[in-house]
Amino acid sequence: MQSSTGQRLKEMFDLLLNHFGPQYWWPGETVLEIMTGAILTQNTNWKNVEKAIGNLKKENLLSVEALRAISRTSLAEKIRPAGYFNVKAGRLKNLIDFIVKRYKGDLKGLLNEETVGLREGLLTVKGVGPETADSIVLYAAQRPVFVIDTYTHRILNQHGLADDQATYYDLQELFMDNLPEDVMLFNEFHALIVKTGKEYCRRKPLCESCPLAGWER
DNA sequence: CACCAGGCAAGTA
DNA sequence: TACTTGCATGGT
Repeated sequence: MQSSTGQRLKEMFDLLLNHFGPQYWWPGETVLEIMTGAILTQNTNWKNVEKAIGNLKKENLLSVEALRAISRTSLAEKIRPAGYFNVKAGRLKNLIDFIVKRYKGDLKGLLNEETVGLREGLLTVKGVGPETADSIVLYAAQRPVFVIDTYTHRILNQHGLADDQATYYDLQELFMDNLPEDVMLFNEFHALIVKTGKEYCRRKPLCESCPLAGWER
C-alpha cells in the first residue's frame, strides 16, 4: 500500500508521460558533457547551453585535461552564449579542480563513489548548489536522487502538493519519501516536469490547456 | 520595449 | 535567519 501522496505523484507522472512521451534525458553524450551542461544551464535556456557546448566540442575542449589547461578567461569566451560566462567559467574550473584533486582527474573514480559521498563532495564545489549536484548525481552517475527546480516548485504548489515556502529539501523529500527509488522514474519525472514548465507555464492561455489542468485541489 | 531561462553565492540587516 | 542583488546571452 502506498501513501496517498505517492498515488498523486504517480498519477501526475502518468499524465505527463502519456502527454509528452519519454524525454530520454540528459541531452548529452558523455559524463563530462552532462556535468558541464549542469553548470551552464543554471538559470539559463538550454538552447543557449547547446551553443556553448557546441563551441567546446568544436575545439576539443570537453575533456578534464583540456578544461584544466585552458585559462578561465579563454574558457569564458567559449561559453559566452550560455550567459553569466565569467561566473560559469570559474564554476566549471572549480568542478574540474575537484575532479582532479579528489579523483586524480579520472571520472571513473567519481562514478564509483557512493551516492551520499558524491553528493556531499559536489556540494563543496563553489558554484555547485543542490540542483546542479543532484543533476550530476542522477543524470551522470545514475543514482536515484530527485532533482528539484523552479518549475517543480511552481507546479507543485499550484496543484496543492506544497506550499510557497517549501525548501528544496522539502520538495525532494516529498518525491523521495513517496515514490520507489527508481533511477529511470526520477530521470523521466524531472525531465517531464521541466518539459511541462517550458511548454505550458509561460502564459495564461497555455496554462489552461496543460495536461495537469484541473488538478488543483 | 519588457521579460525570462533546467541557480548560486555574496552582501545586508 | 531571511531577504536582496549581481551575473548576461538570446529568444518571445
